[in-house]
Amino acid sequence: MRIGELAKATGTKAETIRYYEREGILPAADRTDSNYRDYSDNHLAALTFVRRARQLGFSMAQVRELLALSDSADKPCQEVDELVREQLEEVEQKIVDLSSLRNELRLLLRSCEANRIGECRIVESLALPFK
Amino acid sequence: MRIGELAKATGTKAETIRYYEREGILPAADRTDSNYRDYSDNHLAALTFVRRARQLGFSMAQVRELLALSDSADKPCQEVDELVREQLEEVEQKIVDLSSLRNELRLLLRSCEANRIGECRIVESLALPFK
DNA sequence: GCTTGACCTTGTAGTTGCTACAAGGTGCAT
DNA sequence: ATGCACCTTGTAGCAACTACAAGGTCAAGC
Ligand SMILES: [Zn+2]
Ligand SMILES: [Zn+2]
Ligand SMILES: [Zn+2]
Ligand SMILES: [Zn+2]
Repeated sequence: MRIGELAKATGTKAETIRYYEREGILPAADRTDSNYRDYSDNHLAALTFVRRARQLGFSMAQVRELLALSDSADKPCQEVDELVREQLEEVEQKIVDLSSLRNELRLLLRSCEANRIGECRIVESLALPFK
Repeated sequence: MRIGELAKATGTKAETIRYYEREGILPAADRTDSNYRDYSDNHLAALTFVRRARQLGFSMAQVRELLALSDSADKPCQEVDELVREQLEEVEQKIVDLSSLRNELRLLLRSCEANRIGECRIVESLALPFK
């Protein structure tokens, strides 16, 4: 299968797939006589794995680790678990941070009682030091 | 005041302040005889505004708009309100996205019932197409 | 047979918002 | 006079792509 098909099958842009190959995230594909990349089902599975991990918020570095781990069938699960747990912790922290941001923005929105910027509380409170 | 003082006063790195000047986010400072930047209280207020907006999650482009608006005291508040509302909407959307991510990661974590990667459900479900 | 168009190739540069040097100049205390 | 903290400019790096540019390949249609 050519790069365009693989791209469609996985919802990835062809340029991203080439980027993954350059970065060593995906193994290089075979080449046809005309030098087109020729992908196998293994590539499809690998790219699916990568994309799913990325969509779950794992960094490229974490994806590399996950890929390496998924290749060592006899290792205990612990390291995989730990990676997932860390990612979960990061996501939870981001939610906390964004929630307090949301609260601040809501307060800000409610604070405007004027009609012109000269007296706008929003603009005023932006000019105040944070916290 | 020199760049280092302004940096300390606003919790910004000096390099970031110079970056803002290059980007036109902050007006250029006066220069001393020895070519050091020399900041006024107006600069302090402007940088405070910028940093606060950035901490609230506004993009540089939005900060530019906010700065421009805050200079036109006679305009109605509407455009400021709209910018804040849009930022709020974006933050809320991010929270929604991260929450479903969090749920997926929790499911993933609970799914592991094996001890070796060869049978690990986590690794299996990463290899499955998303959704 | 020749053109059109979709696809593919490599290589390079842009995105966002900084951050980190490198190489040198300035200011003040000891 | 020497050390050290601070300042200057300019350039390159980060993450994870994305967007060209300039050209090669292949099947279809006339
Ligand atoms: Zn941990
Ligand atoms: Zn207002
Ligand atoms: Zn809106
Ligand atoms: Zn497991």
